[in-house]
Amino acid sequence: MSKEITPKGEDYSQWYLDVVLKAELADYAPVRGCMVIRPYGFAVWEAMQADMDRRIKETGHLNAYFPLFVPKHLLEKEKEHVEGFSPECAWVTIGGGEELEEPLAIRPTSEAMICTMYAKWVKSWRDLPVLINQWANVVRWEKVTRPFLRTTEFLWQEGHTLHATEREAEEETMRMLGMYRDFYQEVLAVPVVPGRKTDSEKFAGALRTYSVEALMGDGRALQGATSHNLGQHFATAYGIEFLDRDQQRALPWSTSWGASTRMIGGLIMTHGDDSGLILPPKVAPYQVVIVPIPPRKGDWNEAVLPKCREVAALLRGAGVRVHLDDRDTQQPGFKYADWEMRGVPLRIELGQRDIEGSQCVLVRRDTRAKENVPLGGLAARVGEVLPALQRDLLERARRFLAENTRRVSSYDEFKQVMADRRGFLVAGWCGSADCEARVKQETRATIRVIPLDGASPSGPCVRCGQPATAEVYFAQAY
RNA sequence: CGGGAUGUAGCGCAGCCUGGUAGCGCACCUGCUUGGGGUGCAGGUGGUCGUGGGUUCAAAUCCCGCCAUCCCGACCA
Repeated sequence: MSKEITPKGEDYSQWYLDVVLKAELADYAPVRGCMVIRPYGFAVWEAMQADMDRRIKETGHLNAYFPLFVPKHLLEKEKEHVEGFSPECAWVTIGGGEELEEPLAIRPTSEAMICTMYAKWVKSWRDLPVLINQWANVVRWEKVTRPFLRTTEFLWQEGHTLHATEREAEEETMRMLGMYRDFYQEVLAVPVVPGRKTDSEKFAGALRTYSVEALMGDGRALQGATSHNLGQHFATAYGIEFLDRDQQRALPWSTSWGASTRMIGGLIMTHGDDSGLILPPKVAPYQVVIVPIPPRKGDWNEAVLPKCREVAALLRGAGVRVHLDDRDTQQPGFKYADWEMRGVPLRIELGQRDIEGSQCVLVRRDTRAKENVPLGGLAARVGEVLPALQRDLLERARRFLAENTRRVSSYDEFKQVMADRRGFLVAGWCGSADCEARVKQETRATIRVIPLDGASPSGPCVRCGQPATAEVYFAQAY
C-alpha cells in the first residue's frame, strides 16, 4: 500500500478521496456511483449509529422496517413529492423474468410507504403520536457521486412521525433538529449551524425544512441532517385520518427527519490532516493502538509482547477500545504512519526501555504530542486524554467555523470573499426567490439556512438593497 | 444532459508521433537483512493493452464505431 496522500492544500478533493481509500473506509464498487463500506469505515458508522439510535429511542421513538420497493401509484400520491423525487428514482420493471404490471421504485425515501401504512394504523386520537424510525438503505440516481458525500445508494435513518396538532409536529421537528445538532457536536466534534431552509431548498412536499449545516476545510458547506415539518400534506395525500376527542374527523400533522452515511464524509473533512484521518474518540473503532517496539530480532515476542498484552487488557478493563498491533512483519515506523492514516486518537509505544522504566510513550494523533506515562497511571491518563482530545477537536473546528463565518455588507464584498476564501457569509436577504437564484447564478453560493437564533436584520438585502427580512447564511454547498 | 480529457498488471504511469517478442515505480510472493518515524539487498508472480470492426505480412501504436471513467457546468442528503 502506498502511503502518500495528496496534501490538502494542493487538491482538497483528491486529498479527501485519498483518505477514504487509504484509511480503508471505503472502496469503489463495480457499480456506477456505488461504494463498498469496508470494515473499518463500517465500524465508524456502527459507532455513530449506536449513539444516535440511543438518542432516537430516548426521545420516545421505536425502530421498524418497511419495504425497499414502492409501487408507482403510491409514490405519485403527493404531487410535489413525486415531482421532487421522480428524476432520481430507480425503477424495477421486470421480476421473475416477466414485465411487472406496475413498476416498483426503489425507495429514495419512505414517506410514501410509511404514510400508506399509517393510514391503516391510525384511527383515533388515542393512536397518536406515532413515533417510528427506520435504519435503511435508499437509492437516488445522482448524476455526480463521491464516496460518502453522495452515492447512488446510501445508508441512513429516517424518522416518520404523526401528531394530533401542528404545535406538536413543530415541536417534534425542532426536537430532532436539536438531537442532530447535539449529536454532531458531542459525538462527531463537528460544530453546526442549525436553521430553516428557504422554499427553494426545502424537501419535496414539506411545509418547512430545517437542517444543520457544517463547514468543511475547503470553505464549502455540508448539509449534515434534515428535519421536516410535513404539515398535513402527506396525511391528505395518503388518507391518514383520525377521530379527535370531539368526535370530529381530523388530519394529523407529520414530520420526517434523516441523517446518512454522508456524516462520515463530514467527519473526514472536518478533522483530517495531511497524514490522514483524525477520528474523535467517541466514534473511533480503536481509541488506542499499541505498537510494540521489538528490541532485537527474535526475542521481542518473549520480552515485549506479554507486557503489551497486559497493558491492552488493563485498558480494556477500563472500558477503552484498544488494538494491539502485533504484526511482526511491519516495522514500528510503518505502523505509526499506518494508524495515523486511519485516525486512531492515541498511540502507545512500548519497548524494552519502557519496560525497564515501567512506563510507556503516549502519543496524540491530533497534536502528535508525546508524553511518558508510568504504567501504573496509564488507565487514568488515557481516561483524561481521550475526552480532552474529543473536546480539543470540537474546539479547533469551532475556531475554524468562527474564522470562516463573515458578515458582509455589500454585494461586491460578498462576491469577492466567495471567490477567494468561501466559508459562510452572513448577510441580509429580502426573502425573494429571485434574489436567491441570482446570487446562486452569480456566485455559486446558496442560502444554506436562515439561522434559528438569527438576529433581526440590521441592514438591507445584500443583493437588491430592499429591506431585509432575515440575516441568512450563504455558502457554496457540497 | 452540454463542454473537456482519459482508458496499458491491484494502484500510479511510460511506450503510440515514426507499426515489428509489452515495460517502469509501488503493492504482492520467497529468502536474507533491519527494527524507538514509512529498513535494505537479491530473486520472483502477475497484463486477451476498455471494446467491436477496419487497414496491414504484422496493430498497444494508424482509421471508424461503441462503452466506461474522471474533471468543469445544470440537478441533489
